[in-house]
Amino acid sequence: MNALTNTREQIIETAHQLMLQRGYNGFSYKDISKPLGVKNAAIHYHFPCKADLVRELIRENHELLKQMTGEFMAYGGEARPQLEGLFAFTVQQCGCGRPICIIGALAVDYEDLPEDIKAANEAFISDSTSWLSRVLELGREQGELEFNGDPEIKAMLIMASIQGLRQIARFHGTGVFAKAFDQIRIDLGMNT
Amino acid sequence: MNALTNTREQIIETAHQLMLQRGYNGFSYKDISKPLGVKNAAIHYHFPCKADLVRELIRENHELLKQMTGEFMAYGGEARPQLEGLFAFTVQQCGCGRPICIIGALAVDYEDLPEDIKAANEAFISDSTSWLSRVLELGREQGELEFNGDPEIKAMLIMASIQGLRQIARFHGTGVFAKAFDQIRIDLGMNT
DNA sequence: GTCTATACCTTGATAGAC
DNA sequence: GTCTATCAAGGTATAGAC
Repeated sequence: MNALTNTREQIIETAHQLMLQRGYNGFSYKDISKPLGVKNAAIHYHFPCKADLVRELIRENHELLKQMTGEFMAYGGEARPQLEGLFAFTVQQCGCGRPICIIGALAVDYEDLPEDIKAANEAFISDSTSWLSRVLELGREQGELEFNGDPEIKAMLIMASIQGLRQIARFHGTGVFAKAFDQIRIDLGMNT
Repeated sequence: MNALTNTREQIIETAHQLMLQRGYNGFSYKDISKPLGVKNAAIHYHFPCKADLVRELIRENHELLKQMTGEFMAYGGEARPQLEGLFAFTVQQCGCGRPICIIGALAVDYEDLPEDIKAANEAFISDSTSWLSRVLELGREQGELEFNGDPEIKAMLIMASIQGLRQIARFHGTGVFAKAFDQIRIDLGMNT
């Protein structure tokens, strides 16, 4: 990795952070360039317009998800460690300056988004829900988890609750995570 | 209600709509004044700065909640109709141009908010969660609902999931509500 | 209470030198 | 690849006439 690619990486990293802290409309090119010690125009060289930059963020976020969920087999096909991984991931993200999730961030700025970014986020939601759905289904089959209803819907509901939790945590503190995750464990019969 | 108060009401109504569609940073005074057929300065007369306006929105939203939850006794102390009311309220809000809830909208713009607005939103979260907590607790006592764990935490989790759902609905359509609410009913043993 | 006019700032984006 | 310089557009907010 040479100096050139390094700047590009740094731009993405900084923008990612800003995006999950302030939303699409809440940060500017200056917010990125200043901490990096470069000028406005340098960002435009790498990403001509803001949508190009955000497109890249979603792609990176999606990669992170694939990488995370791809480790499924490493747990020997068990469902519970996968769920614990999701909980840990959430806390870790909030702890490293990414308080809200990208779905929530983009939902607020929905009307300003180009169509392809909407589509990319839609795919991100579908993929993460599908993954959790498979975990839930397998867990129920294997007797690790207990719940009624369609795994797909249950998965969406859990994903939605975690997304909402991250936003509530901003106002009520990150202490809500431990309590809420305990409740999810109870709801899924994981405390037995 | 004379013409003067009417303009003020209209400003609040329009801003409320815009706020729940585009977030704190996503709308301007011009977005409010144009559809109302007045000028920029007219808004500033009623609300000197943007924070004053948003303060009023939260107050109004909070009133709406109190009014809604205050009808508890009208249902004869039954829990299930209260929950159905919450579901119906969510769908109704999304149907009348308020896709995201105010908690989610403000969570994204958190860093731009004055302290008193943060506090007001915090109180709004607490009040709505407390109300749902009482409904859940009573419902369990009366045998209407079935769930394990602390009603307060369970309430927060349900509130979080509805908040997240409204954001997911923006990308995946409002069809998610019916499915998700059915799942909540299943989780609470309301389908028996 | 609403208007016109305007001050002042930040934004995303571009052109051209180095 | 990064810089300086600059742009047009749009933002919040204020002053003063009506």
